[in-house]
Formats: sequence, structure tokens, C-alpha cells
Amino acid sequence: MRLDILRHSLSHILAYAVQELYPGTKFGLGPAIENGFYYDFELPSPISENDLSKIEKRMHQLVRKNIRFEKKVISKEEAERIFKDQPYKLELIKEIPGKTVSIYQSGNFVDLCKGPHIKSTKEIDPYGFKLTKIAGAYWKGDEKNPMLTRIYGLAFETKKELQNFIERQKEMERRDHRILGKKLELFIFDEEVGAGLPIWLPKGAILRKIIEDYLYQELTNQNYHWLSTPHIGKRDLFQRSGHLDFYKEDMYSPIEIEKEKYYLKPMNCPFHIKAYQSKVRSYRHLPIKYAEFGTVYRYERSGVLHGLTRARGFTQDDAHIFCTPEQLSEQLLKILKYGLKTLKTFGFKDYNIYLSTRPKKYVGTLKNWKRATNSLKYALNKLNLKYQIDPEGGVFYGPKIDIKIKDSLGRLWQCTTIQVDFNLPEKFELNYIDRKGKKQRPIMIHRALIGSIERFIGVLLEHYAGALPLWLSPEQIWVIPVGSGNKKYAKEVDEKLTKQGFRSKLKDENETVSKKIREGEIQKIPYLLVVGNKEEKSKSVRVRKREKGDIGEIKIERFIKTINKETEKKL
RNA sequence: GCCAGCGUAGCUUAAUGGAAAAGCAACGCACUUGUAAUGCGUGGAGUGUCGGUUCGAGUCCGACCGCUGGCUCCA
Repeated sequence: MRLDILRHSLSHILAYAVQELYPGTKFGLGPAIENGFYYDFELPSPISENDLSKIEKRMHQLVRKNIRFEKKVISKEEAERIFKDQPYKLELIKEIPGKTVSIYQSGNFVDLCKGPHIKSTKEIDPYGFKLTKIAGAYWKGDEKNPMLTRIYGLAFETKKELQNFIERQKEMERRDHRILGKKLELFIFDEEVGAGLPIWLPKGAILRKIIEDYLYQELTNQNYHWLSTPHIGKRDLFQRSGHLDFYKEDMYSPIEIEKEKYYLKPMNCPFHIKAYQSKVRSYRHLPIKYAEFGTVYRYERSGVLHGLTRARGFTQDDAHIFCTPEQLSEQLLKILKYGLKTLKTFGFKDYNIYLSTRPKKYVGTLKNWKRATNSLKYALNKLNLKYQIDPEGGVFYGPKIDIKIKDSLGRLWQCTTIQVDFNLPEKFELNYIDRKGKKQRPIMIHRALIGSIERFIGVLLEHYAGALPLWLSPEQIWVIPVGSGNKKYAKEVDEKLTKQGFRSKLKDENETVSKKIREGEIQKIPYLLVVGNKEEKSKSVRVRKREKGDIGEIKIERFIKTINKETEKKL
């Protein structure tokens, strides 16, 4: 709280400095935010990041002057006189309820502000803050409004805390999945291919396969049936599903052939619905659970793309459950329970859960929305889960539960999503025959547990800083012979491990052991096995564990036993 | 899409408007290696694309493509 006040006060000092350096500036808002503050300005002429040091310097001078923050409560009429040249402030004055407003004066800078503030800039550590970046931001966050120039700053109580934060930022950069992806040779993006369309290199493709295989096994055990559906579909299909009415902007333009328009699929559901409709369904068949690693394409606006976590082509671990209204709660419960287990398996133990309710643009009846929302709440409560409501955050066809997982640096990423849909069954006139022989409408659940393989791998990489657990590592073991005389034995070891199902690699290039160790550590290989004359004689290997170093000599059979256990436990 | 910035070899980076450099990687030769880089050598880019300004453009201007950080958006 104290820190928020300090940050907010600094935003005023920033505005004060800008007022002096750029006369004629119109002021927007300047709140405290996580780790710092910002202020929005309409400047008389554009500025760039190079100007920040100049502004920061002026701020330092102002802070040293021990400027006091003085509050005054004045009538709205008086405020309108003071801010007569400040259109954004005038707009705010109109919106404030009551007849009076409060203003803060610090030196020659007056701002419309509720406060509170520090008493004087004496309380600010002049080296505890730093201007960081400049960005465009729409007035009041609405893209129909003019775009203002936002200046961001970091602020902490002391210089040391600021430095700690900057250190943490560097750590985050080190974990950036886009950099790790390049370094570990997992995937690339190519300008000529197109933005947001990753190419998976051999090691990345294996990683995808490991994740898919795991989910395939698990879901098959849970009586899911697998589908494989086309990447494009006719206009009529997406017209009927409602995608063309609600999400046309986010779809790739259609391909026209033989007077027919085809769209790249932005979702798999219409295809799964067709599979459901391929037969007459009885209540005895329900629930029917269809799963697919479905690759979808969405025309994300150019400015939002971000490596694997926001791509234009990506593969969802998608599934659709068709069930009776009576089965809904139980199915949601099962999905949620298993979803959480999956996240845990991959190493994510912290997450935030959100329940998203009806948005402004929606289809279906209010009654159905209420029913669906209540079913989701039921599942959450049954599992004793804490959750937050995201008002109006639902999809156009139904409410949803989203799980945002926390990575090792505490950042949140949305992966799991569970959505109830009363509407698509309506549009496609889905039915099943109930025990009285009458047609009934099934309910549909959309769910993705890891969300998309791309985003999930992006998050996994950042979470583990590239050092994936053994079971997920594309290359698990390197076998390094000491001398050329040991190559034969090294090959034996490598083949033995490969036969046991491990992803092992023989490193017999003419390089020093040191060089290969260095390479292995950089490539985050979980185990490096050094074999020389000594090991050859005793049929053993010298084990170096990633980040731990040399852990000693061990018989090969014993080593296999150890890593088998490690893989089974998914450590 | 909007605001600001960026784009030089596979990667990381250098080059006051005046001869496109270096390290790593790759390749070749020698070395046969015991836990984070063995040595020497050889190729490799006309600077994202297109157009313009200039005697001369990696450097300045415009459009497009792509990337980064925000804003808005995210089924």
C-alpha cells in the first residue's frame, strides 16, 4: 500500500517533468501499477525512448527539491476553470459523482486526483525509480478513442529493491521460450512461411510427440475416442456454427474453388459434431467423448503474436463431450479433476481458476446460460477449489472455467479451458433418443487440458528454464567416450540404452571430453555418461547429472534401473 | 489493427553517408582427448523486400514483409 502511494506520487512527478519539458501536453491518467507506475500524455510532438533519460533527469532534479504534495477539495466549477485546457481531465471531472473534486498541487503541477500521496518528495529514493519504456495506449483502453503516449516507470522504496527487480527481469529473459527454442533447436519461425506459423525441428517434434503420446494413453483409458478431421471446411459449416457471425475477423480469408468457399478451421467443434451426427444416438451411448489433436488457424492481429504462446497456427488437445443434462455435472467434475492432475504431472502445482460468465455478445437463452454456469460452479465447489469470477468473460456460446498456470517465476498462462455449450447442439439440431423413445437435445462440453501444444511447450520451457524433466527431454542421455579406444564400448552402452527405450546419443566426434560436457550442459541434457578404460573394464558408466555435476561411477544395469524409475515417476 | 523501436553470415554482434568486419557454428587438417571451449586453416552475407534521395546508402526518405515492447484483442 505504501509502495502504491509512492508509485502514484512518482507518476505525478513524471507528469510534472513532462509539463516542464513539453509545454502544451494534455494529461490523461497516471496510476501506480505492479512494480511501478505510468502516465498517459497527449504530447505536442512524438517522442521516442531516447527522450526518457532527459525526462528522468528532470525527475531527479524535482525529487531533490523536496516538493510537497498538497491536497485541496474544490468545487467542480473551479476545477473546470483550472483544467480548462485539459480535455481529458474535464471528461474525468464530469464523471466524478458529487459536487466537489480533490486536486493535488506539487510545485507548479496540479493534477485532478483522489490521492493519497506521500507528504513530500523527500520520501523518495532518487535511485529507486527508473523510466523504462514508452508505448501507445488508447484513452480509457478503448480502441475507438485517441491513442495517447504512455511512459512506464519502475519504482521501489530503495535502490537495492529496484536492482533486485531488474535482476529478476534478466532471469525472465534467460527463460524466454523463444530464445530457448532457438538454443535447444526445438522450433523456428520463418519470415517466408508467415508470422505465427512455427516449424518444429526434430527435437521439438519429439517433444510434441512425447506430450501427445502421454495424453493419448491417458484419454484412451478414460474411454475417449479419437477423431481426425480436415483442416478446412465449407462456408456453410461455419455459417451454421456461428463462427462466421461472431469470429469472422479472426479467421483466415476463404479459399474459393468451384464456386464454393472454404475456410481454414479456427476450431474443431463443428467437425466433432458431424461425427456425433453420423449415427442415431441413444441415451445408452452417452456420454460420447471425442478427442483430437486438432490443428487450427486463427488470424490473430499482427501486434499480438508472441512466439509459441500466441501463434496463428496451433494444435489444441481438443475434446468434445456429448452428454445428457443429468450427466453434465458429473462429466464436468471428471474433466476438472483430471485436468488438474495433468497439470501436476507436467510440474505445475500453482494455478488460478476463473469462472467466466455470459458476455455481451452471446447466443442462446438466459435460462440455459444460468444452468450451465451453475453446473460449472457445482464442479468447482465439489472439488473445494478457490476461484475468481471473470464477469462477461465467457465465449459467445457458453460459460467456461479457465485455469491459468503459474510458472516458476509466478507468471500466469491460460492453458486449460472447460466450456459448456447449450448452443451448438441447438444450431446443429443434435439429438439422442431417451428411454421413452423421445428425441432429446444433448449438451456439449468443449475442453482442452493443456490448451494448445504450442503454448504449453512455451510455458514448459519457461517454467523449467529449458531443463525439462527426464521423461520430456528430447535427448535424455549422451554417451561420451574418453579416448578413441573407448568408442566401441560407448557404442555398446548407447545401443543398450536405446534398446531400453531411452533417447540416447553417442557423442564420438573428435572433440575433447570437456567440450562435449560443455555442449551437453548448454543443451540441458539430463545425463552425460563418460566412459573410459576404467568403466569399460567394470561394465559401468561415469554419470554426470545435469546441473549437479559428476555423481560417480555406476554399473550400467543399475543406471538403467535408476532412470527407469525416474521416467516412470515423471520427475 | 494502433503507438514506439528494430531487421547486417546459421547464431550473437561491429562498421562519423566513403573498401561490409569479428566471435561462435559449419567444413578441412593435425591432435586421441577423464567432466563447461585443443590448435591451425577454408569457405560463407552485398546488409528483410521493392522503390526513391545522393557522385556515393547497411547508414537518409517511402511502402510492404517480419521481429520486439506496450495498447486493444485472445473461441
